[in-house]
Amino acid sequence: MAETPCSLCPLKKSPLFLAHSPEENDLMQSLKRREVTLKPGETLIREGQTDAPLYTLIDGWAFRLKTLSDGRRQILNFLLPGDFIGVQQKMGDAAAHGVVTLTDAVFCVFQRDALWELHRRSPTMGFNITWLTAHEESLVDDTLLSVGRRSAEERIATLLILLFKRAAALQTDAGAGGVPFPLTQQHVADGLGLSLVHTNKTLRKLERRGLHQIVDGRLHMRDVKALARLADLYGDGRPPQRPLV
Amino acid sequence: MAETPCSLCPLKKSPLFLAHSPEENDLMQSLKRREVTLKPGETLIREGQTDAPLYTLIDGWAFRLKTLSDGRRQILNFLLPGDFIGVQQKMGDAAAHGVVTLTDAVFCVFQRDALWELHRRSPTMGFNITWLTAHEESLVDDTLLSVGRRSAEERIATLLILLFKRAAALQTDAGAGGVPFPLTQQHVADGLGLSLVHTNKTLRKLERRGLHQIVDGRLHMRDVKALARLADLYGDGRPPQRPLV
DNA sequence: CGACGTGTTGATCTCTCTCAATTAGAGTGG
DNA sequence: CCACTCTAATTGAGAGAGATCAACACGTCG
Repeated sequence: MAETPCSLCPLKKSPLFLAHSPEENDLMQSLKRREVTLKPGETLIREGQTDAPLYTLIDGWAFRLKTLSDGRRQILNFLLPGDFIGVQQKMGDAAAHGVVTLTDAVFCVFQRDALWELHRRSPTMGFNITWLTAHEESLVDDTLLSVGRRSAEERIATLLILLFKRAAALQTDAGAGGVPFPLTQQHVADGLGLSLVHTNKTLRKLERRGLHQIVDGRLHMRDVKALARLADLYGDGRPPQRPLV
Repeated sequence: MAETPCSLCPLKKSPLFLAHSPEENDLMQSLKRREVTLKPGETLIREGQTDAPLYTLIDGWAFRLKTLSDGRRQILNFLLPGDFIGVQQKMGDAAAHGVVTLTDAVFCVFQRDALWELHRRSPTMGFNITWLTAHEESLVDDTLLSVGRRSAEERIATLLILLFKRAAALQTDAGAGGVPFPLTQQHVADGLGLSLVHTNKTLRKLERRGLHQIVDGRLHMRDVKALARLADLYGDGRPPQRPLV
């Protein structure tokens, strides 16, 4: 399988991708070791695995998860193209979470000390990584708020809106009707701390009410207003104004 | 109020503190703007606030939180001395979470572009910040697993163990009997996605069983084994070995 | 001394879980 | 082409963990 040079990285097609200087491309290229391609449901990183390298998700969807010893599991967040993987672990220690694919997926594998080299040789990219890491944390924050304090209906509405936004932002072919939605109901359940059955019932309820629709692995938003009302997201960063009592 | 120069930063007394070169001290010093001292329960950052600077928590405890418009709130994680605050927001955008103190607390305030300057002028410190950020995310990951998949008893056991470890690691005066525990039951509830009443009942149940004790704002672990069994934490990074059924 | 914050406990109520069964589609092999 | 198997989605029924409602105790404070 032919590997893509960083200068032709498919991520560049993404509207979210930041332009890089030729030097930055060379740097990335020099740290890149190879690519891995996985099929849906395959494990990229096993929980507790040591010495996992640094990855970038180039194409496809995946998720991070943690499990308890009796099998209960929680999906921490979903990974879309452009996301970094493995910034968490200091080299040498065990992965605190697993990473599993949702779709066919291609990962770019970097050498173990890439994180340090990146900082050392390009403060700009080092800074970007810090920011990306912080941003991923804020995704987990959102989910924690959902799981801790929102009802099942509200959680689902929130998940649909946030995933839709992320997926739509990556769309190159706009207007295709909805966005890809490769999650099974089990994934939704594991991502929201709900049981499979209750997830199904809630999803159907919202669908029957005409709020959304999931067909052929694509998510269509039918009534964003209503979903947003349920989710109680303040429109992109506007401060919550509420009577504090 | 006299401000402490970075070279005499009280954090240096902490066993967790990394030694810094004189140049790094100078760098921090040059980016530092001032200190803020807050009383318990005061707000350092309001949700939605714009232009919050970068802080370091020097002394005392605090927490990050998010709220819904009807007042439901979720504590995202607890902040102890040495933690960074505000890495999340790009300069100019709104804080996605608030920060409130639990005790008297002293924060070090840095200029707005400190994060970038730090990366630019010291890759080592830049690298450390990414790592700290990633580490904070892993704390949120732990909580998300708890809130999503653990029972009330298990959640509380997990919280007690993790907070005990963090607090103990900061202790300079060992053997003082327990560690400081400035949370009210309401904080525990908000941190674990439980109601106040149920938190109280569960806390009492564990206490009556002799697993722990909270007296005078200090937490004493009476039966760590039993708590760890409830929490189902694998001993510091050992991979979970289980029949996958 | 009354107001308030925190902790405690008992009595309901309900949202969500668990158990069970069924349907539909995709893939396999005979 | 048709049984057979698997996975994902669906629906109903009963059970339970945790929420909500209500009181009360205790200490601090203006």
